[in-house]
Amino acid sequence: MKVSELPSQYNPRDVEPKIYQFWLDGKYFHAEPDPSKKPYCIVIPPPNVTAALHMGHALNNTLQDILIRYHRMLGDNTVWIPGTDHAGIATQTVVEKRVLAEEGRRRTDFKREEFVAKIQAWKDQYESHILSQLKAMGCSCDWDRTRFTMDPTCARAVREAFFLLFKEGLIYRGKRLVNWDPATQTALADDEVEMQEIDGHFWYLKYPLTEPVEIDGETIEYIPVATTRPETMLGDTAVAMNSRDPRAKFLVGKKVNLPIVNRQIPIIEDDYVVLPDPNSEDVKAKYATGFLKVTPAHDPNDYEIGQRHNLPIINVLAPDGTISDQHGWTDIGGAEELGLLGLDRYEARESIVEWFRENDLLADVKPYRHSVGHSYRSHVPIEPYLSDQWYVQVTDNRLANAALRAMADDQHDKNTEQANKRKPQKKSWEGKLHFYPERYAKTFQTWHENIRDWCISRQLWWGHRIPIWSIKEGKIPASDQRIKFFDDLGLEVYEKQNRLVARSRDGGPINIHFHADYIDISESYFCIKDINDRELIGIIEEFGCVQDPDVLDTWFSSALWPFSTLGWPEKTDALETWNPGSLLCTAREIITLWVSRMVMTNLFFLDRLPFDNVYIHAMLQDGQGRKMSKSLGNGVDPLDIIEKYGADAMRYSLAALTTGMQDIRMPVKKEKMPDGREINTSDRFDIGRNFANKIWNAARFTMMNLEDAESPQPLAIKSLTREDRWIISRLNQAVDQITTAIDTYEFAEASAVIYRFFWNEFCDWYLEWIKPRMRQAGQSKQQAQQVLAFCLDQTLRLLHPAMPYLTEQLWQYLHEIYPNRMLDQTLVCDKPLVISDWPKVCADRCDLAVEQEMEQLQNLIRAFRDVRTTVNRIRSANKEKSFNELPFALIRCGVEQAKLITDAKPMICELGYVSDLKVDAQAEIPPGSSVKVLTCPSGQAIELIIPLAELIDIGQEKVRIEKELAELEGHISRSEARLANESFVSKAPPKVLEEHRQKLQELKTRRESLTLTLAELK
RNA sequence: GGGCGAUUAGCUCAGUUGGCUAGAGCGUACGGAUCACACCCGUAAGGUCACAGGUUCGAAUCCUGUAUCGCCCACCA
Repeated sequence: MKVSELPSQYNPRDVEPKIYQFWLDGKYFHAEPDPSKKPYCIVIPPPNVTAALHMGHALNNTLQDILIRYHRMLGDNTVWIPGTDHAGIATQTVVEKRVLAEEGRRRTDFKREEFVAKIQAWKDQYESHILSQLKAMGCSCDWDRTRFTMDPTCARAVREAFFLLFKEGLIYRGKRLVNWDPATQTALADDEVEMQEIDGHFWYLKYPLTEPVEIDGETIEYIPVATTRPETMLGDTAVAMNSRDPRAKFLVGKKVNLPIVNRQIPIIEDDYVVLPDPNSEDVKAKYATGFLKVTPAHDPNDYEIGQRHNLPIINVLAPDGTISDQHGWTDIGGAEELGLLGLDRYEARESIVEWFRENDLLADVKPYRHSVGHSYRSHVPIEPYLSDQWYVQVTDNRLANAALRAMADDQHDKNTEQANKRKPQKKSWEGKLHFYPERYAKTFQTWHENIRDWCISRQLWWGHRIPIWSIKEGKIPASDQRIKFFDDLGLEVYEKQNRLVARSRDGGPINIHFHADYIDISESYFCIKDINDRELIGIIEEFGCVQDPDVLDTWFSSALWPFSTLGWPEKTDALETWNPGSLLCTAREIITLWVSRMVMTNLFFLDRLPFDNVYIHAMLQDGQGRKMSKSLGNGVDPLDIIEKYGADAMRYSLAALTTGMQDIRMPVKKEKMPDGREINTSDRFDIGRNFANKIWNAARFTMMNLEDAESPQPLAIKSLTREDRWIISRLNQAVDQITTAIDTYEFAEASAVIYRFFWNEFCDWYLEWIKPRMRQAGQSKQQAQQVLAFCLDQTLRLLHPAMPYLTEQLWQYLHEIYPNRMLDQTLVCDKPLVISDWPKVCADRCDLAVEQEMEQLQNLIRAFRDVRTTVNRIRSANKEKSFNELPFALIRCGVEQAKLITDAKPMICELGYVSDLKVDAQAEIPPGSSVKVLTCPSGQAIELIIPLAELIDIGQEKVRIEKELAELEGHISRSEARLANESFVSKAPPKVLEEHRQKLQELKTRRESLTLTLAELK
């Protein structure tokens, strides 16, 4: 390979596929458990198979890959477990929409198996697309360990977990109001409900008291209730009022006669009820009467009240949204005469309101605009509908409270009352859960303190079928050879090869937990662990038992992800090595949905945390602060960005944007690609592309200068030139800062440090400084070559986690050109970069004195460049030719500085664009000179004197200096005022005081020489 | 309604426990085809740190309040 033949622009497309294949061929991403090393493990937040990955995933996975690659280079036993999530509702919905659009058929037009097969096909397609996207991004996952939340390994874990929870009595069947879509007759998840503002009414209905009540001398016969849904009054089972309502003491305990149905219902006390206040800003208080009709079957809040007061639950609706006495309503009273039965809920509303009006029981009607949930599918208002659901009792001490106890002490808010109550002093786990940024610990804590039982059943087809059977009908003859009576509790049991089946004889409740390995019974239903045992299932079905049609909430399998991926319930080496994992990296929206549940299940099943650290990264938004989404058309596709900018550019840019902020704005713009496609892109990736190109070219330049290099020798750093020691010292500090930054998840900081070091120090200064040395063979050149190679070697390592492709490619080139690198110590260079050692900090490479000297020289050079620019600006304004170099300059300074400057004179002249430079402490200032004053750390002045009389019309320079002087005066007077302030002098710390005094001295020195210049210019 | 975050240069953002003349990239202006890089090099201009109070010798930073924007959770009287 000839370095000079490499293109002068980095082309990622030539590099990325080749390098990724190189990594795969070498199996560098694969890890086996190795007890001799420190484990480091991240399990990927499994992307949903609903759609291709978006920029948020790119961010999420970039950060994980940075950490994984960094830890791999540290020599840890590092593994990154990849996989995808079946995402129940979301995936089924996507496929339903597509099948409807393409075939015009609905889900219910298919058999369950047929439709699941369609979803499966979609999943296969998207899973493979997602995995290839991850590869394109450069993710170094252990692909041999790829999992899917519904694959056999994960499914087994799901059944095991369900079974164990069931056995512990932590899974139960309960009633719940679901979001029911009466049009499609399906239950909807909360996020499938669209809130719409509706112009509705408040109807004020008068309910007659069974007996009049006297309050403060006034006789009350009716109480008014306000409702937006009068038709639900048929299911009312109480009227509630607030205990602070002055009327409560007269009315609570009395009864009202529910109109139409003639049901006598109690007046109860519940502080959920809002006190009426016509002047209130709060809409509820403004419209309230103080009396709330309670309809437990048709309103979630009423349901809660009903639970608190043991109220009957009367469902007056059929699944299609019509009024019906077939679903739990028996005391229909006058409803049939009114013709209400069979009416649609909105027709019924009109009839009922009309009836109240006719009977003089309608007190008032007020218009009211409010938001009502609508089905995203049928767009009809959803109906809260009572149904049987399965729950995990996470309120149990072993779940929610265990998670609270696992929080790191310093992140747990000990001030809240609840926290004190719930957090015992004793620690049960060695590891503790830490959040980064810390503020998210609060989200986690609050959620667990207010947790409610987790409804895990979903009325879907796509997902893990709930492994519960119930007895519908029939009995097994006692004479059946396969049955034996187990005990006198009414159980019938089948036993074969140590497998047991149990069922209740009469279908009634059985409160026994059956210690079989496969089945557990509770109430009149039972759980079977091994649903793949066809023989067993066959017998059960023969008994007349049927499996629950519902599937588990997607988050149930996700909750097990940190250990299901590692083979649990088997005690695999991988599980013992990498659980707890090191880190979970995700977005804040799923702290409660997912993080919390992983913590609870891992603690419950394995008595340890799923991971020690949680890093919550930002959410990406477009330029207007809106979420990136398909419907807004503002999403940016990672593959488009990789095509346009390269994966490394995308990764670096994303890492550089990752500060502790909770949102990242990414202005999006449309652009035509060469192939004619229109894509969404963002200028924010320019920074990464430019940086990648800079690295490419600096490496190219470095390697060009290494082609004729001899083998490296051990170097004594102290004997090297000033600039060599400077870059080595700066690099050493960069290593230190970057290592610390990655360890504390400060991705933007790490990115900024390496950027500044590489571009502003290595390229802008060091490479320029050594150019003269490269022109002449000899020891100086040799040493510079060795330092150059060292710097490139180390920076490629530092850059690798963020920009893996480019650096691995350059590493291979460098290996060809200059295979052994060495400074004071030999470096190990013969491994691929992906598994090379991370740079180490060496205290003796740090040289602050040299850094200070170099800083002075840099300031000096910048000052010369400034004068040259000023001169050329004036000349070009006057249509005169600009100078490439200034012809002559003088420097006046102290002895110490004179030595430094004389020493570095060629360098100053070359980089400061000065032809001739004279250092003379006694020099006279020629008339018409510009004088610039720098101050050294010692406080002494260095004066740069550049005679300008011959070069420009000095009048314009005078104006500039006058302006500068005026600004300086302002600073000086402010500084003097502060130092004259008695309390500042007496109260500020001595160090700060000294700094201010020194600053003032510097300012005065500069004023002096500016004044002098001005005088000279006259 | 509850919680969280943001407001700093034209744009996108840094700014660690309060302390040098508040920084970076892009953009702008001016100069530059100099043999690594024009996706580049050099120089410069540009900010009442959202607003109002307070604490302090000293506030972008801490406290209180206000405004605007955003996110999460809850929400059908």
